Amino acid sequence: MVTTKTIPQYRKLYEILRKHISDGVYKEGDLLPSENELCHLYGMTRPTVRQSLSTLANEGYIIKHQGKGSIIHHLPKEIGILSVSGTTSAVGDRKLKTLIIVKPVLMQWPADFMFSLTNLENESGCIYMERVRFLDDVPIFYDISYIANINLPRITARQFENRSLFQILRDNYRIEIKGGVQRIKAIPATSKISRLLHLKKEQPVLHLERRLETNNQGLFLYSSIFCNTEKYSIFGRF
Amino acid sequence: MVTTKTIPQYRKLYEILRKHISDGVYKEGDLLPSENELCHLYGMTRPTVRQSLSTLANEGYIIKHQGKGSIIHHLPKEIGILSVSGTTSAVGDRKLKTLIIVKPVLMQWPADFMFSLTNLENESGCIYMERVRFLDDVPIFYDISYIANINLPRITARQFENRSLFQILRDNYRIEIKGGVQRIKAIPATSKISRLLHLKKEQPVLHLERRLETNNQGLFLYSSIFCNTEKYSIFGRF
DNA sequence: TTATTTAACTTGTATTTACAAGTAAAAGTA
DNA sequence: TACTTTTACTTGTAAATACAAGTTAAATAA
Repeated sequence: MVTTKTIPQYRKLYEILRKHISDGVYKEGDLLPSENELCHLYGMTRPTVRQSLSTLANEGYIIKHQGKGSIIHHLPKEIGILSVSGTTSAVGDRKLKTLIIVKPVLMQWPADFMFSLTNLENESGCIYMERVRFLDDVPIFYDISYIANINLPRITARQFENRSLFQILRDNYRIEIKGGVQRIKAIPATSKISRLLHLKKEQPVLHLERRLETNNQGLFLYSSIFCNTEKYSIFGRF
Repeated sequence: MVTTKTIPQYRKLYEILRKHISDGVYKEGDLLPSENELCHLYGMTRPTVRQSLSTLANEGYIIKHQGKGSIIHHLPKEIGILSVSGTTSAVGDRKLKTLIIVKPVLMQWPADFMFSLTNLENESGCIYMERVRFLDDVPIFYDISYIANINLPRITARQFENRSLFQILRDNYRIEIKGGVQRIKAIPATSKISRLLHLKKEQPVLHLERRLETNNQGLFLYSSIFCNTEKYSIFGRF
């Protein structure tokens, strides 16, 4: 059966406005049309419009001011210390390149995986990939990603170069990141890491282990990220 | 003039329920009374009750399930990678001790401060303190905190041992953390850090620089935190 | 007994209405 | 001109109402 659940009105308006903000139709500092104007524009009542705006405000896209209006904020939505939109938006406008070390491949989960897995995840196997990300031609991130192979047809065939994993999941599978957990450590670089990130051995690197929750119940993304923080800091809002 | 702004009903209910959750009146996994029950209990209508629950859900205190109810989540509310309630709740039930290295003292801001300051902050000076936190008698965190000296009477006289800075600000000054920004790095331990955290020199430590926003407009907390992540990871929800 | 249906819950979505409170600019007044 | 007041916006709070949709357990039928 196709899941053609009717999308609620407030959700539709939310999507429209968020897209407009992301696309730059409204720019940072601009005032959104007033609630009453939005009511007329989209044929909804104010509580419905307010529900859309409330979601946008919670996610940091707008800031509401009583008596004034809703002001566009548009920080690329960040979760924890890296952006939801992927590393890309965490580092701003700097020139970012991605090098695939291991192309997406379907395999068994590692025996000593960093997070505990459900039965469904274990049975499904995982899609594995390794990437190195460059900022201004300097290797900064070494990402190892694991995704449970649940309802992701043809994902290993997709083009991952210079495109955010999150973006692919969102555009092709309607999967969105809702939150997650992470563990952070400072560790000495192993020989593999120092080779990939052009570091001296034993030099401190940041190590993140993350489990990201999606809007698909039971589907999680896992990643192990090593960062060279010598020149750059990891920056994030929370 | 005293600001005796009337507190909205939905806010009152939110405060009540949050306190109940924090105090353990409702335990993790419990069902909150249904929306209709809350209406009767507190003499409000459902939209008002729903506004309270919506806030609680946004902050992660409860998870709502259509047809089922609202389930208590109660993760000690974490912001970024450390808990809002202070380091204490980030590390769970482990035995935590705090050693004051430099007692709270009013001074000028450092010349090369890690964040840019407003004029008001610069003129007010800052309250400075240094602490080392122990887990199971092992020194793990070395915290350097800065607070702008704005409307914080007698704060340097307060007892900070084994009590969260956040808790003191909340209980005594009604200041709550709303969010913030942080920069994270992995750095080699300096001699001071290695001495305080009982590490070898050059050993990797986690360095966090954070600017926390409060409900008092214009008042921010700043901290520079060094973590020994050899035995422990910094864990957080987001 | 077992499986299905029904009923009684739960939260989700949406409308309508009303007034409070903050903001900013226009209008009026010294 | 400079200041104050008014007015017309804005968002905030709140009630009353209705039905949709998901969940669970009791009632019913095989």
